[in-house]
Parts: sequence; C-alpha cells; structure tokens
Amino acid sequence: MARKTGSHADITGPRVRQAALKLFARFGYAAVSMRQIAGEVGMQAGALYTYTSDKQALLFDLMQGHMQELLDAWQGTAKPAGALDRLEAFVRFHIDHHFDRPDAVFVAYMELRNLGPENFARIEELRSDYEHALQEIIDAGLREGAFRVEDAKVTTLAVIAMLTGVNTWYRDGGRLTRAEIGDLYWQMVRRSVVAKEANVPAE
Amino acid sequence: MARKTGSHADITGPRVRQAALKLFARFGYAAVSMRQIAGEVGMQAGALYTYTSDKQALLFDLMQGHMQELLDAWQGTAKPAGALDRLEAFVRFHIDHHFDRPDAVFVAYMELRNLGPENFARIEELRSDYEHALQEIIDAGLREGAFRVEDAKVTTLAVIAMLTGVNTWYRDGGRLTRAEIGDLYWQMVRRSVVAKEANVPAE
DNA sequence: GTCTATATGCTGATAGAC
DNA sequence: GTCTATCAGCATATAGAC
Repeated sequence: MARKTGSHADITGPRVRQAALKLFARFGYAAVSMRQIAGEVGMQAGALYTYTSDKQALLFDLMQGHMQELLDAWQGTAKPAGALDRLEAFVRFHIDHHFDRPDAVFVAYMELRNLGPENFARIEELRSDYEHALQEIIDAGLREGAFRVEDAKVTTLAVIAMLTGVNTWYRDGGRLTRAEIGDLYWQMVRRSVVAKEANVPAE
Repeated sequence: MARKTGSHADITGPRVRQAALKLFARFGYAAVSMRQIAGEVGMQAGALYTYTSDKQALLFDLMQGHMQELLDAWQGTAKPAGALDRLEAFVRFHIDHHFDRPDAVFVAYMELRNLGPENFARIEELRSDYEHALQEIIDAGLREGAFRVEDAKVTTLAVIAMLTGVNTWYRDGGRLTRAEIGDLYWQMVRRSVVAKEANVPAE
C-alpha cells in the first residue's frame, strides 16, 4: 500500500470483470449499463475503458475465460481407466465445477445471443470441445460393451443438459448436501447408459 | 376486407405479440425496442400502446400465455392408468409440445429475470404446477413399486431439464425425426427411473 | 386505430485535465 | 489511472391530429 493511486491494474481489472459478471448474471448483459458496472467497482464509467475496449469485449472475455477454465479443469482431473469410472468422474466433476461458479455458468449459457458472430463462433467451439470430452467417454463405453446407448450424440447432450440443470435450483444450505446431489445425479446417469444391472455394484 | 382502417384489433393484437415473441427470443427482451416490434408488425411505436400497457406487460402476457397453454395441453392429454405409461405420456408430450414452440419456450426460460416481482411470482407458480404434474407421476410409480428413485423432487427437476434441453439443439430437417428423438429420450428417462429391467418390455 | 411529434432520461464511448 | 464533461443517439411512453 505504498501508493494511493496508480499501479492497481493487477487488481482493478479482475474487479471490473467480477462486477460485470455479477451484474450480467443478475440482470442480463443488455440490461446492465457501463455506469452500473463502474458503480459496483466504485469508479466512474470512463475509467472502465482502461480495462476493456468496449462492453462486448467484457462479455466475451468472461465467457471465453469460463469455458477455457472448464476445459482446463477437466483436463487436469484424474481419468480412471474404465469408461464407467470415467463417466462417473465426469458427472461429479461437472456438478462440482458448476456448483462453484453459478454466475459464470449462467452468463455463458444465457448471453450467447449477445455475442458478435466471431465471438459466438469461438465460444461455440469451446463448448463443442467440452461436449466432445463426454462423447468420447460414451463412445469408449460402447466399445467396451459397458454402455447401452442408442445415440451417443443425443445422450451426450441429454446428460449435459440434465447435469447443468442443477444450477437452476441448487442453493447453499438446502435440503441436500453437494455430495448427496452428486450421488443422485450419478445414479440417474449411470442407470440410463449402463448395459446391465449386473455391472452395477451395490451402493 | 370491407374497411381499410379500424376494427383490426382482433388480429393486430396477436400480430403484436407474435412479433414481440420472435424478437425477444432472437435478441432478448432488454435488447429489443418498442420501435423494433412496431417495425416488425408494420406500424409505428406509439400504436403498440393500444394493445399493451407497456413493454413489461407484453413480456408477461407472452410468458403467462405460454405456461398456461402448457398446463392446459397436458391436462387435455389422455392419462394411462399405470405410472410407467403415464411417465411415457408425459415425456412424449413434453418433447412434442416444446418442439412446436421453440421461441415461447426460450423466452419463458431466459427472460424470468426481466419480470417484475409480482409477475415473476406468478410465472414461477405456473412452472411449479407443471413440475408437480411430473412429480405426482413419479410418486405414483414409487407407490406402485414400478420405479426406483431415491429423491422424487431431484428426479423431477433432472428429467425436465433433460427434456427441455432438446430445444437447444433440435432443428427441423436434422439427422433424426421427432419420433426418433422422442424414443431416445423416453428410453433414457425410463432406464433411469424404472425399478427392474424385467418390467421393461422389449422394443 | 394509427399517425406524427415530443418529453425526459439514459446509453456507449471519447477527450482532456490532473 | 481516474476524473469530469460531453457527444450523438436511442429508449419508453404520452399527447393530440386525423
């Protein structure tokens, strides 16, 4: 705290993004003004342009950062050998990761239509990469004979939609713990793709 | 066509709502101006206020109309006696109904945060009624011993999230027919809630 | 029922002082 | 790096002519 002004770029930039994320999630990108974001940080609107070229870039950076973090986090997760175990790892990873960033998940999902064409294409590419990670697990399970799935692509999208849905209702301090919710979703996913009940160990 | 002006209230009102629905779905409520809506209908912005008290009421009417139509349509659907058959009826009804109204589904889902507190509460009430319809089927299946479900509430929300997800990827003329997609989702739902494989007839 | 005209206020973004 | 001041434009909603 040697200086009272200047050289706060390292922390002010993240604070701007954090404020924008919070407000975009709450009220929507189009409904939030640059003045609101500045007010949330405690600065004037003009100063925001030191940290972002414009409002659109702010949204894109948030969404791209979220998707990249999601992909990196999954890549950094231990992958068991069998497809069934790998599917379980994916389900639990997805739910835990989404529990921890409800605002980013919400914005990445709801504000796609507010991206320019190029930015939209980039985010869709990252989203497709993530879906592909799940589909590869399902394909592997089919090759192993562990899964019984009629359409791997539809199953992939259905599972992700189901899992991401937890964020619409989960609140901290609710009836169920995170671990319990993870167990419930994993059971539903497992039963819908596993080939035979005999393959499923008792819980 | 006896008159060139006047007495078109019966058709102009619906046209305004249809234009608003289309634009809200495409660009979002906050990003769409009354001028845009008027332009889509082919009138001036001021004339819209003959059909709606303000922009918020236009959004609320669309969302309430959608939710009410959804509930009425489900109530008007034949209900088989057994819980398993009733669940199948629900799954196929939900997918078919949502296929036919992608814009309304999208708006009812994405624009909740743009409703005022009272309007929001009303829409949430209708949504809760719909979720309850599914939960009653799951509860019945548990009583009959046909289902194996650890948490009826979470299962209800998970199934609805999974089913509603079709609208994010389905496009007319795609790889799969609507009937095929209905079959795929019904298999996934059935396997995740049914008590024993023995209860499931071969397809 | 629809038009034109208008009120009142907010928008994103920039310029230049400090 | 942040401020104040400002530009040019668009927002919702209303008033009154036809």
